[in-house]
Amino acid sequence: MSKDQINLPKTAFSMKANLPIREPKILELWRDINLYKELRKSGKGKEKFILHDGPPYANGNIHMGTALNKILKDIIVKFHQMDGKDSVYVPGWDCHGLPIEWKIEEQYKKNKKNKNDVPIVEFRKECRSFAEKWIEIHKDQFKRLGVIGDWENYYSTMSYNAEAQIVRELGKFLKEGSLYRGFKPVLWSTVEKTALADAEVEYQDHKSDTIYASFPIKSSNIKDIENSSIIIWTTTPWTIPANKALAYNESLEYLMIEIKDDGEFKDKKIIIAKALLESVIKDCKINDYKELKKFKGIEFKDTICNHPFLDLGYDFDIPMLNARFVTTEQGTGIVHCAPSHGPDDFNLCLNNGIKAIETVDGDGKYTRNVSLFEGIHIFKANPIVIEKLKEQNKLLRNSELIHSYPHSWRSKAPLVHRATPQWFISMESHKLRNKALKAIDDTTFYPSKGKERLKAMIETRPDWCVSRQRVWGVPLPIFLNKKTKEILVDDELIENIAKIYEEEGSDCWFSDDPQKFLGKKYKAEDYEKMTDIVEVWFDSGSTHSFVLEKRDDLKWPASMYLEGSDQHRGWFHSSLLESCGTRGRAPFESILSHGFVVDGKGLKMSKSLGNVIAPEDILKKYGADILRIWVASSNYAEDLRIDYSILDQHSESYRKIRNTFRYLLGNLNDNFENIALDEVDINKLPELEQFMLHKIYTLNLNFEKNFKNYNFHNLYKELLNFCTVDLSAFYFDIRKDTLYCDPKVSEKRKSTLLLLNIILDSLLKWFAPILSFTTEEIYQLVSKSKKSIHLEKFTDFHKKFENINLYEKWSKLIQIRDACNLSIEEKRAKKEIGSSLEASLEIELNKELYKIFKDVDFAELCIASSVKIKEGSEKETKVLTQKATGKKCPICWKISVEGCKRPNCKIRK
RNA sequence: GGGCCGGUAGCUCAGUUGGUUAGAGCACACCCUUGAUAAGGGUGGGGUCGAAAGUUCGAGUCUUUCUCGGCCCA
Repeated sequence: MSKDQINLPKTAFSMKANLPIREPKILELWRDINLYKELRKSGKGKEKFILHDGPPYANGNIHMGTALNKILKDIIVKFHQMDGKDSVYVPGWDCHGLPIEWKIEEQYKKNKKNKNDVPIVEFRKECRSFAEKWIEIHKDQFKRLGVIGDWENYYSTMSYNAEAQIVRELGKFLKEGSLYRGFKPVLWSTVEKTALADAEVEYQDHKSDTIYASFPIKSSNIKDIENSSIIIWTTTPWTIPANKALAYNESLEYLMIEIKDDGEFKDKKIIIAKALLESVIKDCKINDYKELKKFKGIEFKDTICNHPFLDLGYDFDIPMLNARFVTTEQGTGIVHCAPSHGPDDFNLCLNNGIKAIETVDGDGKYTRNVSLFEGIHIFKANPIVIEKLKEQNKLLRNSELIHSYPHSWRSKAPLVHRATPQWFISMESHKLRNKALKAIDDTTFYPSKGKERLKAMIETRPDWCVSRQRVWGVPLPIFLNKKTKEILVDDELIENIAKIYEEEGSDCWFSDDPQKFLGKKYKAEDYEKMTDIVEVWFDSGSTHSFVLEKRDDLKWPASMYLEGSDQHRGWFHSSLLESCGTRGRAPFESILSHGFVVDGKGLKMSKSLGNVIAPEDILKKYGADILRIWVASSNYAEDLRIDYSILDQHSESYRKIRNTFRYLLGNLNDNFENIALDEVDINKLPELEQFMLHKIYTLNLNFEKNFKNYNFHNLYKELLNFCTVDLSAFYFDIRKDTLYCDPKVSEKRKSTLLLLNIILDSLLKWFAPILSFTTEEIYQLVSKSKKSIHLEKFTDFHKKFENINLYEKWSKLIQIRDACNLSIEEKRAKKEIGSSLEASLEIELNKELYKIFKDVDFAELCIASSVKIKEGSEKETKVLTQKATGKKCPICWKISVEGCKRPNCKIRK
């Protein structure tokens, strides 16, 4: 018996994928045919879908999180393109900022170079070329993942156009008046007269003066405490003159006690946290006291105190504010707050509408904002403060403490928190908060929980500090009038600066004559030029203005922003605020946020745990399509787990999919024919084919639904199940007989081939956004004219393929088939038969089923040699399996007594 | 430490408004096949739903506490 008498599958599509080798060749193909340009050509004039790329920071190799993000973006972009839109993806990079400055400084240190000896402009040039280098590296890494985008015309926050537009955006806030000059504490060295970054701070032991000071209560909802005093403890008595508030913790318990010891505090009532009573009475040497009242911190709400220096002119209210940072580790459980001299204090006060002011100048001397103390150096102020507290009977106790304290790494001098001039965008002055909250409501979130997360942040965030005392960034385009200290607000000035930046970039701000920017209208000698730069979140928050609005191929607002969930506080947040401030609405219609990549146990990846997997390793071992399957099959609403065993599982699924394609290609002998679906006469097809078309139709409905909701893990699962359950174990298995043994002219065989063509076409398109490389590999094998699978559109399945009655009938048939398999398996276990073709079945159906199914070819369905259907009365279905007797047809392998009657088989007997 | 989110078979995921013995695919085991062959088919064993308590006639599904993990903040 020669095998050439049957139609065995034949294909050039290999079973082994060899993705790490094959994929780079497909990348070359896409480059050669200029796929991105072709996509734009094919999408010309169509409705646009714009996924605006959140710019990764141009520094360091990509990690799994970046890979996940880019692949997810690419999958979505491709889906929309195949859905008939012009889906444009322009990748971008975030380039300014501290991390790159540090890298360059690090290089300086290695080469024993001093940053201060290098002109700013030269330093910035090095930062720029550092970022440029990483953009190129990232580009290659992203392309390797299969991401299609406008790699030639990417955007960056350091391009001259971007720098110019960032200036224009700031100009809008300036003009509106919501950008204001405020004060914010930073770590400051009074010796070097400069702010220090965290990395420049050293902690050493330091001897500090400590005080327990009292703040008399002015008014409270707790009437019993109105003639008592709050006690605070601090290691920086010099900040008392800058006090603006007191902080308590609403979850703590507090005590009012009466001191009975002789002295200034005799018979005075004081309030401290209950948990700190012992340490306070010990520290303050209180021997005799009486507990008068115990109450919860929450009752402090709306309590107002007086400043200890009330009688010296400090006649303003000191509100008590709830703060979580108040603990019972030390002190009294109530913390004195000087918003100009501590980050906690600053934030708490800002959130409660108390702004920090300049209380101490660069030399460390009190400014005129601090009465009684103006001109005094803060490091000499402690004894004076202590003296005055004593005078006012507000000092319970003073002492000294040696503790760890920040010092300058260079001068070794102790540092202080000092409120320095900073630039803020007000959340309230022009209703930015309200606009942003409204914009959130108008945005669709995937998953929906993102909405509440962003909303909660916007609701509680303080004013936006947009200035940084650094050099690698866009300079704040601000001139201050030397006399009036007023900000120079002038559209022409802003536009002039922007124009200059467009030509030569923003380096010139630091090197060129200020007159260049001021033009003819103003005199440079009248104005002070700011040297601060804009914080990088404003840069990236403005990308919509210099990318979406400026490019003809894009649109504003974007259809979607897609980033990791940490970007609710990052890019989603800053983009929302920037755009609401300048344009009154969000720059996006929807936000998709994904979780973080964690290891197989759900722990975050870290070097110390040794559970880090680099995208590069996966590409080398498995290939990008496996990684893309991992992305598509994971639920991005939660954290995404990955390890080698998970990837192994996915490569198994990949093999199943690949072999599904291989079966299709083999039986089509790599001759794919594009079927005109509207010309298919469904009624002429066998029921099995009709049933499969119904399946395809409903699968496609689900596909669309899942895709529109960005439910890729469900979508992928349904596709995989279709390959496994409906095709491999059912349709393909049954139709092997027809495909192999029927003559080529057979109508049934032709119908099967018709289906195979439709299935191949559908699967290729369904899988293309996910398995971008493999579908292309197949497409290149079978398509004659077209250039790339990614230029194809999804097939529109007509409703005529739907056939619910048939579906119900066949669902029942499959149940009967399952019963047959069960019966066959029994005989197989007893070693009576092997292959199902060795079985001869007798199916007993109840009256009702018999009526419907008496003419069904169950032998074909069950891949058995013969089936007899009988009408029974008891159970719905009863199956009896016997070993088939007779001769085995050498062609179709069916066993029968009378010999094979199929024409094909007879001919070749 | 605080806020938010999550913990369903070894893995990836379903589980609708609380209601019959908790599902799918993969993996695994056994068997069959050798005409999808480093493939294919069949059958089967695995979870009591992170833990505890509560509400209810009834909870994976509601409430509380705890625990583990993630993100953000401090």
